[in-house]
Amino acid sequence: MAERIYDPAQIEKKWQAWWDTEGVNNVDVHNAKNPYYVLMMFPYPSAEGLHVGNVYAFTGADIHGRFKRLQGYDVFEPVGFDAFGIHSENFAMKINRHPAELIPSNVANFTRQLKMMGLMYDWRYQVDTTSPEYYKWTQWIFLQLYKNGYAYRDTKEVNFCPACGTVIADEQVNPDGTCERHSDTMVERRKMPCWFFAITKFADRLVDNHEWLDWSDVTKTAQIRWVGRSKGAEVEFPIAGREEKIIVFTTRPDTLFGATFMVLSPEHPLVDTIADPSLAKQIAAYRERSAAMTEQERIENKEKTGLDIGVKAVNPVNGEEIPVFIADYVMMDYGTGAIMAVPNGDHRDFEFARKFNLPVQCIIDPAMDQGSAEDLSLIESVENEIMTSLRNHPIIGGTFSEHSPTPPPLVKIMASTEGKEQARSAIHRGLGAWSGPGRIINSSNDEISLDGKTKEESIAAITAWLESKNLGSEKRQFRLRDWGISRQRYWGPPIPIVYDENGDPHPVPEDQLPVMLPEMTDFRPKGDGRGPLATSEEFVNATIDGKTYRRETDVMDNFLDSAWYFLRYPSARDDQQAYDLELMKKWLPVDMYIGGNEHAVLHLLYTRFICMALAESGVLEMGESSNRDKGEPFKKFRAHGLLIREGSKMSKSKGNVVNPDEFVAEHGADTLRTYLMFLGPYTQGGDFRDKDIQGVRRFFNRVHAYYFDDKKTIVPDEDLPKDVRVKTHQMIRKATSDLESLSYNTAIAACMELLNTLKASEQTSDFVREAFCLMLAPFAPHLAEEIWHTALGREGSVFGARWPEHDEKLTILDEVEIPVQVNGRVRDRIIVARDAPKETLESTALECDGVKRNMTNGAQVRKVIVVPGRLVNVIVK
RNA sequence: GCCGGAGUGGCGGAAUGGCAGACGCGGCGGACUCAAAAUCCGCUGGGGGCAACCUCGUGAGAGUUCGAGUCUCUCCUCCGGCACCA
Repeated sequence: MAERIYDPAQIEKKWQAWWDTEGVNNVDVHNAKNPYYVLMMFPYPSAEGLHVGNVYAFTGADIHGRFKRLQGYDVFEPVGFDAFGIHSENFAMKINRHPAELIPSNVANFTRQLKMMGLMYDWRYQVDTTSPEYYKWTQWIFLQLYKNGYAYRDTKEVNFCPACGTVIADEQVNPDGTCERHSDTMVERRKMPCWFFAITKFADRLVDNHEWLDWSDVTKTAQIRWVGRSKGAEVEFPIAGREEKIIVFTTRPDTLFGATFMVLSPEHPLVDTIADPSLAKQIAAYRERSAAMTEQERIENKEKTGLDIGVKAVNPVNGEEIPVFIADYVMMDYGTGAIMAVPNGDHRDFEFARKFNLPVQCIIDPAMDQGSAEDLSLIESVENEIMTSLRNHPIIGGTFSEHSPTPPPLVKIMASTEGKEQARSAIHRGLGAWSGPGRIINSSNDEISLDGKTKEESIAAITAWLESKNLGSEKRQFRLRDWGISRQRYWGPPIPIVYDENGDPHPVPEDQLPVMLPEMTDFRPKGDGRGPLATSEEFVNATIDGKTYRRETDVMDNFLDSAWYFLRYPSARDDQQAYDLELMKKWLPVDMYIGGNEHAVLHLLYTRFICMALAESGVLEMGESSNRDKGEPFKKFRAHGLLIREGSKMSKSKGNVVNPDEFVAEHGADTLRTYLMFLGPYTQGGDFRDKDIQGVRRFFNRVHAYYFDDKKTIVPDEDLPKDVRVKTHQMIRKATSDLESLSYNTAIAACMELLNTLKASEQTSDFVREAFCLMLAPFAPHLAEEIWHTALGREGSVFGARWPEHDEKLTILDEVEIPVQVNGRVRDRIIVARDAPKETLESTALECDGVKRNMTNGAQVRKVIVVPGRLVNVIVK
């Protein structure tokens, strides 16, 4: 009979339509009693359509949302489209179309596919970042930041691609310094005026809050490292015979007495002022040479280079005059662009000192036992000498093992007491460097002595002394730089700023937003460093309150669009404000955010910053659960894994992407959803193997047959065979905790296991039939809805029902099988009462065949280890 | 180089320190069928044995433990991120 065969196409169409007309997915954002906000990173609607990677991400979030809904929460699960940005613009240029013209059909296609997947979206709150109704408020957010001092204009170095003819973002530069779109073109650095957001003002909070945020560890560490906070001191070095001072940042002020020279970054502005004028030519040549090198080349070329610029600086702690160099191993964009070089305490300074024959002043007695090989560097001849003397050492001389190749000499040296002692002596003689723990020596002047103090004690002491002498101060340094948001491009929200005749910026009044992106047929970058908007006189000339201005012609970074979209969702149709504060207090912070870890340091960091800045500005307030930091938008974040197919990451260039349409057409959305979740742990990703989807399809065929074909006797739950009841409650317990921790693969396995048990029994019960349907519902919402109505005869959606609860008492059988080990090896199994006492377990075990068999030759029982309900281990001798 | 994550059958993957390989794919055998597909049932880590059973086995090597895939140390390999960050 046709209706007895699982027909996903028919079922899914039917229930999607029903959900729509009944408004099953709708949430009353104003009156929800038990709000729970599930957010997933919204997609960029590409022309290719939904990628199965998107489906993977969204399904995982949707399952969480559906599960929470079944647990009684009012789940808000919105969706939107992130269609501004260089991606869309480049694609439009490639096919010679206008981006605005492409978006609607792409969005329509995405919408069709998202609906096809049966995601629990409330489509009434959909947003599109390219609509003026949305970007009006993106501009409003810019203005709030501007008014409160978090947005400023500055002229800094930016990336310029000659082939693109435009400035590009940091993230569009390949690691080797070429352009993302032109892998044969090197990106240039140019100085241009740009708008920046002061994200560095929040650097401490961005790091510190990770102590309590419930986020994936990988994401946390990526952010913490990106912000890159280090604590140390700024120290001033006077220049002999001049007014200027060189300011350095160091994490090791305790080694100040060992500073024997200084190094400035080649681009350091002080160089032109203080360098010996007769060296101008050499300096220019050195700069040119290092500027021509890419980051990659600099790192690969380990050999240190540099140039003495013919002045002396004065070490403030001992008055010694030390030479000043420029060298490309010092970066202009970190710290102050200048360092004090302590060759005894830093391997880079050590290498430089060896190359240029500079003195190495010993200032540390290394604690070799507390350090590791990474802390040590030695000149090669000393290294060889030590290795030679250790050749016959039992550890060093012998092979480590046939599986581990020879470790590098420093590791070997650090592996023996003799080696460490010799290395220590070499460091004392200035033939090596040590950056590990130890005690400071040779470090005193008339006023202060660090001798004998540890690194930590010395840092505190010297910093206090420098402060008292006005020579320096404690300082935290960050790797993080302010966020440059100007794009000399077309496809983004215009920056709402105008300039008067003096070139001074003024904000566009809020009531005149949005600054509309003009329709332009030619929106290609011109390559003159100005944005395409600059060519539209109509756009550029603005009159505000009777005065004429010239508009800013750059647009904003696409990452700003996505830094606040979740604030907009609950107020998506509100044309009076960016977001309703009452709704913010109700729904934020987001309860669960799910997305790809590739956004750990971009989107997720920018977003946290935007919320903090808005909260500081007094225009954003979140609910009570944000008490610890009123600017933190995401209580919980989980990064999903990546899909692998045919041995590599799914990507267009590899040609191994999967179009969900085909799989849905063949097996249905429920099967694809469940299969994707069954591949492996959700947070780790999985291997998409086309054939394996059959397994889930068969499972659903069996589920369908269980409800619609199998004529089982329905009995009161108490009358079910005990093993069926126990399995049911065990699997409810397992599925519940697995869903909570996003371990979807094992939750699905639990459902399969349960079905195998249920099918084997002639009897079933209403409780079992209902519980199993509910357990499937987050994964296979259409099938569950079909079973709920048609097989179980219920009215109203299955998603209005409650998740089943297990009874702990019913998760254990009356009798359990327990392994019996002899000397740790399983030799037999005994069946005992569930709550049998230790004594019974022990005596039963000692009687069993497996134990007797293994106790021949007069062996004696020495000890019996009994773990009730688990095992018995008999130790014999 | 540094920081994460991972290494388990033919494959994807399971295992609060307590029976390694749940669940699924694939494979083998069988039922149904004229036949195939679908479906259903059984078996399926290696080696030995007619069998009961024995033995080896979670990247390598050591250690802790009555007991280690799991904890500790020393390595190896793969993946991801950062990288002369002072």
